[in-house]
Amino acid sequence: MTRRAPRQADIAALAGVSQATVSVVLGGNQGGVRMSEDTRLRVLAAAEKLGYVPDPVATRLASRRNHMLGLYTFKATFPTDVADSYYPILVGVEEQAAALGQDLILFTGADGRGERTHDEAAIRRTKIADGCLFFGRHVPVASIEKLVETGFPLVYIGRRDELEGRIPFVGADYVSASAAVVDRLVSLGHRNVRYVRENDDAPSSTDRERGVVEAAARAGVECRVVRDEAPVDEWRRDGVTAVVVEETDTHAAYRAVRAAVDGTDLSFAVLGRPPEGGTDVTGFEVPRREMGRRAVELLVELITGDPGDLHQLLPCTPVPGTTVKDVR
Amino acid sequence: MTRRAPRQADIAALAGVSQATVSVVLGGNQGGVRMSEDTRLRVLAAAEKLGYVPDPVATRLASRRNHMLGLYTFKATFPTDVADSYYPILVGVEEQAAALGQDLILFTGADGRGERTHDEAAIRRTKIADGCLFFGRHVPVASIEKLVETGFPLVYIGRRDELEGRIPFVGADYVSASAAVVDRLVSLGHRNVRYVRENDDAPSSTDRERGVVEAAARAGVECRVVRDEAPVDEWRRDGVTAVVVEETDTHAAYRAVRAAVDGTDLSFAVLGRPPEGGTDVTGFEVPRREMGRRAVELLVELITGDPGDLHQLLPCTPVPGTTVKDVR
DNA sequence: CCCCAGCACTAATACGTATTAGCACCTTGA
DNA sequence: TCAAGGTGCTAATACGTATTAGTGCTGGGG
Repeated sequence: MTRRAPRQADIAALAGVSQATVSVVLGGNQGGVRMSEDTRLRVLAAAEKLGYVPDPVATRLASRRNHMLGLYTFKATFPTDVADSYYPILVGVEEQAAALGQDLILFTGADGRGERTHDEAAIRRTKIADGCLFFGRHVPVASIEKLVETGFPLVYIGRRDELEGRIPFVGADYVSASAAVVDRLVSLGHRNVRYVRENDDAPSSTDRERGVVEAAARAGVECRVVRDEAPVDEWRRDGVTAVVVEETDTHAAYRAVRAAVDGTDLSFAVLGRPPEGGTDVTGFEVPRREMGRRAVELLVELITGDPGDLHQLLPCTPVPGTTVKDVR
Repeated sequence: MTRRAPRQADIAALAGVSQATVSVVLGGNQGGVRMSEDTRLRVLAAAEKLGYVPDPVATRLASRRNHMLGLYTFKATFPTDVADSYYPILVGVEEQAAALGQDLILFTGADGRGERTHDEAAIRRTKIADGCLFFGRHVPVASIEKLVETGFPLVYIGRRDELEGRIPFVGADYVSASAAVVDRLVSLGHRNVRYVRENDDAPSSTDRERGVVEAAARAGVECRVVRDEAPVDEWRRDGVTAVVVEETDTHAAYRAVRAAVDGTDLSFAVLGRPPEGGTDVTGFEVPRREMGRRAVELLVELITGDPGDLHQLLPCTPVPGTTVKDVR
C-alpha cells in the first residue's frame, strides 16, 4: 500500500525541470546558481503538493549535513535509577537543539540483538548525525580517538582529559565549587575536616577531591580523605568538626554519611545536591541544564566551523544550606 | 589532517577484487552469491589491515531502511513539569527500540527559531524515520491524516478514535481500570459517589469518566460528575461517602480534592497514581513503561509489514491503598 | 569435440541528494 | 554583425554500499 515517498525527481517531473534544479531551489540556492522567480515558485509549489521531505540519509551522504545531532549515552538515555541527575541535562540539550533547529538522534547502542554494546561499530554509527554529544562517566578512548581523528565533531558532556585535550567538552567546575565549600567551612572556624569520596576515578570525582584538598592545604587545615565509610565516633575523637561528602548518581557515599552524621553535632556538606532535594544541606548546584545547552551550542559551532572555547567549565551555584555550624 | 576512512573500494584494490565482491564478503553473503574461501579470506585480511568500518550512512541509503524511529511529542520531549508521567513511557520506548536495534529521532519541532509549531511541515518531517511514534493528549487530525494516507507507519501512544480507527495506537484501558475502582467502592458498601474530573476532552479523560459512570450505573449507585471543585460539606449533606478524582499531568483536580477531603471521613480514590507517589491512595497504576515498549513493537511491525493488533489497550494494575473505608 | 552445468566473480545500477562545469540562449554595445 | 557578457538551467558526477543479472571459465558427460 505504501506509496513511495516523493523525491526530488518526482518534483522535477511535475514542475517540468531537472532534479538538479529542484535541489538548487530547495537548498535555498546556496551555490549561487541563478534561477528565475517563476521556476522557483513552480518547484516550491510542486514540492508542497507532493508533500516532499528530504531524505536525511541521502542528504548526509551527499553533503555531510543533515541538521541532526547525535546523543550517545553509555547508559540508557532514559535511565531508571539516576533520572534526577541525567534529566536536566537532557532538558537543556533538547532546548538548545530546538532553538538551533537541530533534531536529535538517540543512539540506543543496539546493534540488532538487545545487548547494549559500546564497541567501535556502535560508536561509529554516530556519524549518521552531523556531530554527536557523548555523555557518561568514562570514555572508550580507542573508539573515541578514531572519531576525533577523522575530524568528526563531538562534544563530551563533562570534563575529559583523555587524548591530551583533543576531546572538546562542556563540564562543571567542580574544583572551584568544592574548594568554595571548604573555604566556607574554614571561614566558620572548622580546622579539621573529613572528606568522604566514592570509589570512582571519573573526572567529576577527582576534580572534587582536588578542590577539597587544595582548598584545605591553602587554608592550612587538616583534611583527611576516606572512601565510603563513616566511623563517626572515631572522627569525633580525632577532633573532626565537619564532614564533606561527594555526591554521585548512586548516592552511596552520601546516604551512608548522612545517616551516620545525623543527630551529631558535626557539620555536614555535600559536593552537589542531596538526592532528597531541598536547600537545607550545604553544597552547590551543578548547572546541568546549562551544560546541556552549551554542549549543543559548542557542537553546532564545531559543525559549522568556528568553535569558541573547546573546553568549557561552567560555574556551580553555591547553596548555603543550614547544615554547617559556626564553631568560632 | 583528516585522512580518509578506508572504503570498500580500497579493500577491493588491495585484495585484487571488485567492490561488489567486498560488499558480498563483508555482508556475510546474504544474497547467496558463491565465493571461494580463498577470496573470502583475502578480502577479510585486507579489510582488517585497513581497519575498515562500514559507513553507516551509505549503508542505510543503499538498503531501504534506516532503522530509525521517530518520536514526536507535542510538548518538549523532556518536559520540565510533568517529568514523572512522561518519563516512564520514554524509558519503555528506548528500551524496546534498543532491543529491536532501532535508533530514535527526537523531533524537536524546531523550524529554526525556538517556538514549537505543530504545523503540517513539522509533522511531515517525521518521514525521515522509518516510522514515528506520536505522543500527546490531542491530535492535529489533518496533518496526521495526510501521513496515514501515504501509508507512513505511525503509532500513537494513548488511545485515539479520530479518523475512524485508522490511527494505530497503544493505550491504557482506563475504562476498565476506572470501573474497577468504582466496583471496589460499591463492594465496600458505598452507594453515593462523587466523581471529580478535569476539564479536558482527551480520551484519557473521557475513558475514565465512561468507566466510572458505567460501573456506577451497573451497580445502581448514584454517581454525580463534577468538574474541578470540592464543596465537601455540601457533598456530605447529600449523603456522599466516597470521592473519586481524575488524575492528569497537571494534578489540579487531585490536589484540590485531596486537600478538601483530608481529615474528613470520606473515602477517597484516584484514577491513577497521586503525584506524591506511595501506595496508600487507592487507585491504579498506568503501565506507562509497557505502553512505550509495545508502541515501539507495534511500530516496527508496521514497518516490516505484518502488524499484530492495530489498537491495543493495556490493563492497568489496581492499587488497593488505604483511603477507601468499609461502610457496610 | 561440443554442450551444459555449475562455479567464482563482476559490471551495472540503485539509493536520493548536492555540486559544479558548462551549454544554449539572450542582450548589449561597438 | 559579432564578440562579450549575462541569464537560466541541466548534464554529469560524487557520496559509499547493496543487489542482481549476468559473464567467463572449468570440468565432466555424451
